Amino acid sequence: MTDKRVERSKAAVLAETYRQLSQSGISGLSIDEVSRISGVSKMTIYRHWPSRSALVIDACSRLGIVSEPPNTGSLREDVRVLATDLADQLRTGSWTSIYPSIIDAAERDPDIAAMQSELHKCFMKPFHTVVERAKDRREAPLNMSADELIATIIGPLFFRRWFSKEVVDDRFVNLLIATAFHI
Amino acid sequence: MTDKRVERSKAAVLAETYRQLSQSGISGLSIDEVSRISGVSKMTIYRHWPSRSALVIDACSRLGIVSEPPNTGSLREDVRVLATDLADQLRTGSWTSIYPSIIDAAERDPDIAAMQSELHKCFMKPFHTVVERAKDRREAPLNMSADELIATIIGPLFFRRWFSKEVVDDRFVNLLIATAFHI
DNA sequence: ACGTTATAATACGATACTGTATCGTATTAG
DNA sequence: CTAATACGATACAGTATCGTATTATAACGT
Repeated sequence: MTDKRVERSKAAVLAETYRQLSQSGISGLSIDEVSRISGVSKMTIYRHWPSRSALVIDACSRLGIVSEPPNTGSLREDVRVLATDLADQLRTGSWTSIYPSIIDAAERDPDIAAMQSELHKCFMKPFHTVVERAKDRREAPLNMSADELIATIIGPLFFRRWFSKEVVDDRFVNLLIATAFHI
Repeated sequence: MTDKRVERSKAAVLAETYRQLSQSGISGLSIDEVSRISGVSKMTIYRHWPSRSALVIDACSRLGIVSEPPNTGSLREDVRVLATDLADQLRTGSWTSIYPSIIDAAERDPDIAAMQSELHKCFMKPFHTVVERAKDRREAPLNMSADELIATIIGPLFFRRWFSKEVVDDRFVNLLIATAFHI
């Protein structure tokens, strides 16, 4: 099992696909170029993925790398840690230049929409976890649901990264936390 | 001046371009198909726009239709009206399926990034207007800037329309208003 | 050591697209 | 009425893409 050649080829293809996605977006991805630059034959690519779409979806699915959620004992501090980490990723993470392509394609392609939905669940998981823990601790409940809290924290961060293109710094994160937990 | 043939051609091309953009996104737009369906010759299209990109940018630039900002005498109510209207557009407006394409392309194409920046300013204008008016009225200042207020209100709305795909209803708008103006 | 199998290299067909060129016609302005 | 010009139809060159087919080579498992 697990032929080394297969793993090597798959890894090389996925790495180059990822690089090209972040550089050119989904619509700019070319199998010919992936093949040429990765050194993996096009035939081999089509042996492992049935179509261009399948490769795109496979590569994008791997963006969902989630770290362990914090557990400070306070929901507010947990959320602050998560939001600060997200803000940092929005400034530096290379996936942030791929995600708009996914959002765009999801608007029309059902398969990509399904993948985006999974990815989204992945990203939101830590937030749901810390909210659940707070409930288990019988912490004073917020005046909003977990989904609403997530939208009010993450929404403005995404807004600044992709829409207004303003800076996403810790000061802004703290403002969001203070607002959501209404000082 | 203003040959009727020119105006008719331009209008037909822009209309079909808009339709195709909302159906297939920027990368799915084809000049051949715009020509075929609109009934305007491809040569004529290239007579009026120097390139495909120019047509895309011209068509997208026209998304910025801004209505007159409200003037209720209260910043909070003004913002509520604007946010409610935006929420309605996010549910029904056809431009909402084009905008992700713009955001995506802006990530890599400087010309589209410039257009998106203009479009964004257009969209945000009414919010800035009502904030300015509140300042002029010497209304009790918020504990955040205009840009921060905009991000905390619009961010979550955009988040739900394009990322989490949850419902964007008036109840949610009211929650955002209440949170931003910290009841 | 040897059969099996993944692979690289390459060519290929089908298709689609952009942008240009040509040419005859229809419409407009003056 | 007439000259200018916008137009449609059509063809074309050049490029790019996907996905398949072929063939010889290299690596793998047993």
